[in-house]
Amino acid sequence: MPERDSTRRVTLDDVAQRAGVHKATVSRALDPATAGLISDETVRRVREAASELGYVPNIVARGLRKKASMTVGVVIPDLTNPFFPPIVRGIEDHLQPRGYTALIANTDGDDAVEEAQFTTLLGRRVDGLIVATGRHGDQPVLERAHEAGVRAVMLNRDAGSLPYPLVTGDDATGITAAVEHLHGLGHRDVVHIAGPLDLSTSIVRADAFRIAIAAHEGMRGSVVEASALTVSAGRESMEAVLADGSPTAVVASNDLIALGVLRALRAHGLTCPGDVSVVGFNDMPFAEDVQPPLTTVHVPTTEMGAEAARMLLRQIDGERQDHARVVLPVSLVVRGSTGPAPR
Amino acid sequence: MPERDSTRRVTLDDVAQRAGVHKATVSRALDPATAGLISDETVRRVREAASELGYVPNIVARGLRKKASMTVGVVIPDLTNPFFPPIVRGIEDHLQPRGYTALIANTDGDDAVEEAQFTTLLGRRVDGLIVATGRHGDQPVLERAHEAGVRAVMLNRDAGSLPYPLVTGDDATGITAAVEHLHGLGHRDVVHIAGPLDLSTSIVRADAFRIAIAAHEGMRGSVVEASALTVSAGRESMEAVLADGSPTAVVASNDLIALGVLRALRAHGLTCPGDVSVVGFNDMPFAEDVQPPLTTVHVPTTEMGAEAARMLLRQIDGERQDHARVVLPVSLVVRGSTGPAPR
DNA sequence: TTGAAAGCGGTACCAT
DNA sequence: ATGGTACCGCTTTCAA
Repeated sequence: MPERDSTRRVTLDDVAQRAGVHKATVSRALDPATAGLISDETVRRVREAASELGYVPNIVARGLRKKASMTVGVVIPDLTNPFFPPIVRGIEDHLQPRGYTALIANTDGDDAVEEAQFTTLLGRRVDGLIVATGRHGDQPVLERAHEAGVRAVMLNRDAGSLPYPLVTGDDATGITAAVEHLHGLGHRDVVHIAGPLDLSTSIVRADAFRIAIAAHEGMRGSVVEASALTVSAGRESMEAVLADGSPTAVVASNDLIALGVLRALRAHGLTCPGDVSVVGFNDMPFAEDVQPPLTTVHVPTTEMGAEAARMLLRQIDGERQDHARVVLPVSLVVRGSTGPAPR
Repeated sequence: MPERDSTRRVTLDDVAQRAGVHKATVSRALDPATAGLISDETVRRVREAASELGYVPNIVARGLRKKASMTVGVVIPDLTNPFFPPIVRGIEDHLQPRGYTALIANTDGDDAVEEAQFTTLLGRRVDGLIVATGRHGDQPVLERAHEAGVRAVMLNRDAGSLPYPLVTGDDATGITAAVEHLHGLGHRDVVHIAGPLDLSTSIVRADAFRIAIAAHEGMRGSVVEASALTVSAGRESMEAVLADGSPTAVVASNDLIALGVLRALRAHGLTCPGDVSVVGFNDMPFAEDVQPPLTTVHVPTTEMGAEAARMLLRQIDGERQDHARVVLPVSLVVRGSTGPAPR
C-alpha cells in the first residue's frame, strides 16, 4: 500500500540517496549514453536502487531542461472520420519507439477551434506538428507555426506557399483509374461529387476528374461541390444531382460522400450498381462490408501516417526538407458498387 | 521571419522585461485568479506586452511546479476499432475545456505493450487514467497504477477488486432485448458468439444471454467463444458454428464479430436474414450502411467517454468515488439483419 | 569517476 | 501592489 501522499512519486534524489551517490551520478548512470562515465559498480548499485524504488524518470522535467517535450501535435478534422484512425496509428506507432507521444487535436473543420488547439499545442511546446487540415486559401495557423519556427509535416493537404513537406496519396492517378474503370464499363455520363473546393485534395481530385473525362471521346462529366466530406453532405449533393436527371455513374471525393450517395439512391428507389454505379475514395475500413460493397480507391493510410512521422523525425533531427513531397501509390479496388452502364 | 533560434520561445521574463516589471508580477497579472492583486494599469501593460510578443505560457513548466501535468492517459486496445474513436472524442471534448490533454495509448490487447505504455504514461506524470482494456483475471498494470496512487476510471470493463469507478453500457439489458426480439420473430435456436471470456464485458453479455434464453420456454441457446473481438475472429467462430448445423439466429458480442458472421454466411451461400438473423452490439458508426443494415444494440459511446472524463475530473478535484458504477442505457436498433425465423 | 551548482520556465511564499 | 527567491525534477557544465 502507498505510504506517502498518493501523488508523491520517486525522484532522482530518492534513488541517489538510496544508492549513496549524488543525483547527477544517478542521472548519468541511468542514461545509456553517459553510463560509460560511471564505474560499473556504481551503475549496478544505482540500477538496483532505481528498480527497488520503482523509479520512472519524469519526462516532463527532463523535457523542460532539454528543451524537448518529446511530443508531437497531430491536427486532424475529426478522429471520428474513419479515414483518420489508421493514419493516427501509423503516426503513433512510428513515434513511440523514438520516445515521442502524439497529442491529437480535432478541429471539426472550424478555424477558431483550430486556432485554439494550436495555441494549446504551442503551450505544450510540441517538438513538431503533423497537420491534416490544410485549407487552400489563408492558413493562419500554419503561418503562425511557421513564424514560431515550429517544424511540421503536412498530411494529405498542402501547405500553400509555406515550405512544409507534404505526404499524400496519388489522388490524380486514383481518380483517373476510377474514370477509366467506368469508361470501360460503358459509362458516358458521370458526375463527380467533390469535397469543399478550398481543400487541396478536393481541388486535385476535381481537376483530375475533368482531365480524365476530357481524355475520353464522348464522355461527359460534371462536377458538383459538396458542402463537406460527410455522409449527409454527400447525400444532399446527390439529391440535387438526381433532381435534374440522373447520370449513370458517380465518382465521389471520398467514401463518406459515396455512402451518402448510396443512401440517396436507396431513398429514390434506385439500385446500385443497376441504375447508378458509385466509386468512392480512401477505401476506409469496412468499405467492403457496405451495401453494396464499395468500389473505391485504396489509399495506404497507415503508411501515410508512418511516412509523415518519419519525415517529421528527420526534421527534428535537423534535416531540412523544404517543399519535399512524398506521393504514395494508390490503387482502384473494384467491388460491388460499380457495374455495366444501364441499357 | 524568425530572427532567433527557431526553437527559442517567448518566456515570462521576456514579457516582464518588455512591461518593465518582475516576472512574478507578470505571472500574477496573466492568471485571472491572481490578477486582482495587481493594479489595473500594470495588468494592462503586461497583457499588452504579452500579446505583442505572442507569449504562450509553457504548460509543461507550469505543470512541473504545480505538480499537475494537465494530461490524462487514455488506454484502449486499438484506435482503429471503430468503437473507440467516438469514446475518445467524448473524453477529449470534456477534458479540453478544463485544460487537460488526452494521451492515447494503444495496447493491441498485448500485456507487454500495455505495461510499456503505462510506464510511458507514468513517466509523463499523467494526472489520471481512463482505462478501457481491463481483463478479468490479473491486471498487473491496474495494480501498479493503484499502488502508485494514480487516479483512474474504468471504461466498459471492470477493475476487478480495485476500487476504481466504472462507466459502462447496460450490457445485460441490451442482450436481453436482442434475445426477446429474436424470440418474437420466432427464433428458437440461437447462438451467442462471445468475445474472449477474460473480458468482463464478454462475461456479462454471455451470462445475460444464457439467462435470457432460459427465460423463454422452448428456446435453445449455446455460447461460442471467439478468440478476439474482431471481424476475422467472428468469421472463424461462425465457420465453426456452421460446421455442425446452423442456428436460425446469432447474437454477436460486438459489431465486428457480427460483420465476421455476415462474411461467413455469405461465403457459405447463406442469406441474412433469410437463413440466419444476426444481431450485433455497439451500433458502431456505419452499422446502418452494411450489408444488410445491422440490427444491433446501440451504446452511447460518446456519452460513455464524456462520463468517464467527468468522473475522472471529479476524482482529480478530490472527490472520492470508490467502486462507483455508472451504467448508461442502451437500446436495440432493429434494422435489416434480423427477420422471421425460416420455415 | 563523482560532486556541486546552475538553470529550464514557471508558481508561490515571504518581504517590502 | 510588486519584487526577490526558492523550488518543481531533471541535465549539464565545471571542479575536484
